[in-house]
Amino acid sequence: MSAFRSEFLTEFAARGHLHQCTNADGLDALMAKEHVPAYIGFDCTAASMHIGNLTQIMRLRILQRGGHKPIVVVGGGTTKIGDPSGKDETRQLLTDEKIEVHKERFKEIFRRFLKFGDGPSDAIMVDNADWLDKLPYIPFLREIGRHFSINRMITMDSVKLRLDREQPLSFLEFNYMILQAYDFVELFRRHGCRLQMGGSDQWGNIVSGIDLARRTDNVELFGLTSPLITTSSGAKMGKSAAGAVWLSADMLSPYDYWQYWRNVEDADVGRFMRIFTDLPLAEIARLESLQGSELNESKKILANEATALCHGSAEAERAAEAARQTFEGGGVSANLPTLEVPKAEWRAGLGILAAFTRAGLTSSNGDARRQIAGGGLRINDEPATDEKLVLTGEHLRDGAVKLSLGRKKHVLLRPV
RNA sequence: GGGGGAGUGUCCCGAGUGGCAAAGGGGGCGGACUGUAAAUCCGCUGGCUGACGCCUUCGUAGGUUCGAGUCCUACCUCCCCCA
Repeated sequence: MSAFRSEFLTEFAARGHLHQCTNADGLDALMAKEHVPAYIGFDCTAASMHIGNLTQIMRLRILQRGGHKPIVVVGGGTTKIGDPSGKDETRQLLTDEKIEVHKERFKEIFRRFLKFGDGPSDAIMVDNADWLDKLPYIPFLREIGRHFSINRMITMDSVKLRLDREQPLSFLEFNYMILQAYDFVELFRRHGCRLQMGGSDQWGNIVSGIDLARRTDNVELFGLTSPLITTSSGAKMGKSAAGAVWLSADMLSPYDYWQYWRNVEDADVGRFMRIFTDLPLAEIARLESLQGSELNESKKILANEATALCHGSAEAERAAEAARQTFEGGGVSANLPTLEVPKAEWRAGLGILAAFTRAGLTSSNGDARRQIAGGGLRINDEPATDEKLVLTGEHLRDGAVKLSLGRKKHVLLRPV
């Protein structure tokens, strides 16, 4: 299992993406001899993708580097159903309008990470709404539904989990597996897609597609899953102070994105570099072997690389510079996230409670009060002690006030 | 269709049966210690207020009561058993 012949599987495994494969030897042989179209599906459940989805995108990048064709499937159709895999509860149903908006935002993100076009290893993007939305019910049941055994379906983890926990599973959700299976077959027919990848929670759905294809089209398709990425301390990845680690700059600034990577645990540096950057494996091995505080340099490289991939090298550079000035220079960087307040409002007198809350550092005036009591707020690096303080011109440094929550979170408040 | 059970601080789990802004966890945030790490210890974790205090919260809507998460009625959602 360890020695693969195909460039793709070799790198895929070396970077820690390999969890299960339906037929590793068969897939390896196939990928060593031809360009294989392969897909990953993404449901449009949120207004942006986060680094959990990024793991999937990185897998498509490896695929593309290996000379194969990535097929990005946006789930315009399946999002209307809601995948029960790995979830305790039914997700709230999204409106069609929202799904459309999310879809467009997803497309924009994919274009940053993958090269699209008509070439043999250029990525393509398709929407499963194109074939799912207009499926006629009875013919679909007769052609596809008859291949699915309820007996088998209720043993699948995605279904079993719900049943075992006595959580509701609607018929709508129950159908998700069937539709995803059908997607795979449809992608094979339309684009010659032979491989579906996904997280380990997708195993059942993927295998269902492979079974279906064997029955309907008498063809062997392949499935490849990846481990769920967690931090060393066991937490699911992707949570930051502000919530999920989003890939869209309007939901998480490049500065904060950079900071997320800069702050990973020591034990995660190498593993994350392999997954979330394109750095050569030998280089990563060297960087993760650094001891003690020297590892901080590796974390900066991780942050630079990951941010450059997502937001471009210019933004990564700005974020790195802002961090350097803020944490190492003891100064104020103009590149910190900035909140502009109208001059009129500024002159009317802005209390610090309101200022911190406006800046998003505290959630309410009460929260700001509690943080002051706990010594967590600073103004221009001076601890804030008086909650009645009103900001004035004398607080301005180069036209802005630096507000800080804790050691790490800073916002510049700038009257304009 | 019949019977039984459940919905609690909108991050999660979960105690609570007439006096509750509501126990306890987890998570999160802050402080100390560090290396913007981990581990550990401490504090905070409904809104407004300088403060006394006021307001809003226990599935929804009514009712009983000086007073209801707690009792009553109807409704909604879900689970289990029977059909």
